[in-house]
Amino acid sequence: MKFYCYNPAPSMSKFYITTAIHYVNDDPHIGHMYENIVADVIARHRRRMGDDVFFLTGTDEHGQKIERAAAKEKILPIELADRVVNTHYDLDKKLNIRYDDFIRTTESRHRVGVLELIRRIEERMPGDIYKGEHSGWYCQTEETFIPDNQVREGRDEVGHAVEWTTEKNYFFKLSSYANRLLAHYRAHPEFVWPPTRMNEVVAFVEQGLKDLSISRTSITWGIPWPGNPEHVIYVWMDALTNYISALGFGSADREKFDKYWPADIHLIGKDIVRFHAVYWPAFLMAAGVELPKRVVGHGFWTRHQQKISKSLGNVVRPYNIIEDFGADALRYYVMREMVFGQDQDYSDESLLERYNADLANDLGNTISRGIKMSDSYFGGKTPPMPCFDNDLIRASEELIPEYLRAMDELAFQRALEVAWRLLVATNSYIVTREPWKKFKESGADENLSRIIWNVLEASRIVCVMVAPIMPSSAREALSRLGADPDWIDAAALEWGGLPNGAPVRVGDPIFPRVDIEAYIGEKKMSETKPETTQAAPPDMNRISIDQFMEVDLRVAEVRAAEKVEKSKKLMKMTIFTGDEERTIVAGIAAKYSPEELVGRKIVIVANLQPATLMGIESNGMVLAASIGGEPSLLAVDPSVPPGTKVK
RNA sequence: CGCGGGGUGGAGCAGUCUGGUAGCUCGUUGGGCUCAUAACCCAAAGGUCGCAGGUUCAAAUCCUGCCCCCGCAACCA
Repeated sequence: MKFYCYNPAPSMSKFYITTAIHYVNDDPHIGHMYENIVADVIARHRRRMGDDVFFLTGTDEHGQKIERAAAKEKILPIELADRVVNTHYDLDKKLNIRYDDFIRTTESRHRVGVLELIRRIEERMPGDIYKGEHSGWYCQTEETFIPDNQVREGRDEVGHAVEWTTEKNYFFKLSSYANRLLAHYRAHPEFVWPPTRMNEVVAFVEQGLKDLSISRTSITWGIPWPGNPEHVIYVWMDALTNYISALGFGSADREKFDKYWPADIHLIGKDIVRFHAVYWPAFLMAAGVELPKRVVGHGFWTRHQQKISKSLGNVVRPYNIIEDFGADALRYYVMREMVFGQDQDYSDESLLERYNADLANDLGNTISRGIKMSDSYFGGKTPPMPCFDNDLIRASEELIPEYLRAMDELAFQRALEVAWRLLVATNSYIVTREPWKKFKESGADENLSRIIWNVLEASRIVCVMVAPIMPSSAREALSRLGADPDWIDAAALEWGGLPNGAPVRVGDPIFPRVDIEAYIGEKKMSETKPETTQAAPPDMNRISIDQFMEVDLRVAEVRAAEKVEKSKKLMKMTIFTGDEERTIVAGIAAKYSPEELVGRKIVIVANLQPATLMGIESNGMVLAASIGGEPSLLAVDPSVPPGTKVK
């Protein structure tokens, strides 16, 4: 008898994994779910392989957006945070996310950690935190700085007046850490995963780093700066520190910090790799704290190859899927469908197709076949004879190490593929041996016992493999198979673990097939329906006829058109308004070519203040309907002469 | 020359780091089976791996150039 090349000796090392803390300005969506599921899968896998795992998730609750969103609802920021954090708790529970701690940045233990980080930096590196000046456009009404590109004519996007203001802020001397960071990247090429993200980070740091403003006086919702309560600590410095404050950093009880830090994996979205791979390690270097081992950036879920965003109205919240098919179905889908690290398109259809094909037809059905035969041939029990020499043991000997390697490499898709290969082998084995025929011929003899036992044993091993991904289904299946439902550690992956003569349980399908068309037909779609009517409610914001008449709408003819260089959307046009030619720049180049515009009659706002776009002065605005951001020019009868007033 | 991702049978995707018979799922066609959730098994058809060069005994994989799609940034008066 031969055992696997993988040595399942418990490693007994600590393993600290974190997710990004989620911002509480909105209910959780597929992105939050995905990140927490991945972290949970890794955590469960490490745990069952013998590691002492600490899994942290949480919420980021400070900052301007929260402050404003709360003000809008006329509630306190903390009230908003309390409400939204509950939806995260609920969801984690529904998804079976087994974290060890959940930190909120509004907790006092977190504040203690942040203040300690700053204190240490000031103590160890005097001068690395200094008071400097930050200048920019400041808007009184909104009490904030407006980015340069949002300021026009002394007003911000919403039309509020802005003025050039200089604010005294605390700065962190990030600039002096570039070389040390680069040295660290060189010494630890695994620090950022996947490698393509590491390249980005290196390129960014090689450009040179600017000092970082780490306080704000324009916001009040945050942690007050030590000794200077007019300032609030910059959100990123605040947020990143959660990874150590949750372990008790800065408090009297440092047991967890000493035990678990540095983090083995910071699991985050690819959009915030820079904060985790540049700012965070720089802060830690300054404070003399060990750096995390690995920053892992996952890809994004998309919808019809497009980014998911609130403004596009395509935010995905598959609550109904969880409700109807269980958390495991969603967990399996996201782990199997996405190539970890890359972007992936989400759809209810593909989820349900996978559910039917992989979970119902393959996994569920195979288990069901074995159990049913064992039940009827061996009196409701697992067969009396085990077997250690057959096609299936050879298959699993080959597949298990491959599976474990894939899990270690975060190649979850491949790990599941491998598990399914054993399932296919099992089905094939059943058909080749034709146990139903053998039973008719010679009854439940030794030979038949071995065959059925092999089928059940292979199924058991598949269940152990998928246990971190589908914890509840795996438990259920294992218990039906007559195995210990909680035995999923490394040893459980070895062939031979299924007890003889243990009771099996025939039951309703674990994964009943779904009629996809009927289900989708019931409009149980995950996507929040896009608001088809974008128009404001009728009573709101009505204007008088006089106000309308202030807008000078005219027909104009396009005389010349060319794409603005280096711009994707901008078209520069020379138009004739009846009495003069002028230049107008419009964001329509993605849809229209210069050729189809020349000679065309369009409607413009003629009395608009000029604006400069990509260095070109635009005198007027072209009217176009906007369908999901794509422009469609208003059509004018070609016979209408340029200059005609539109009203 | 702003940054990055992608282009592989009808559809959706692995494989590319570490060159060596092009693979998976769905779909299609033919056959088998009846233990199982109209599930399962076997077989077949279907791909010049975006294009063009180069390196090599050998390129989907490495190098160079180009084309197309998608994000980010910029930007939509």
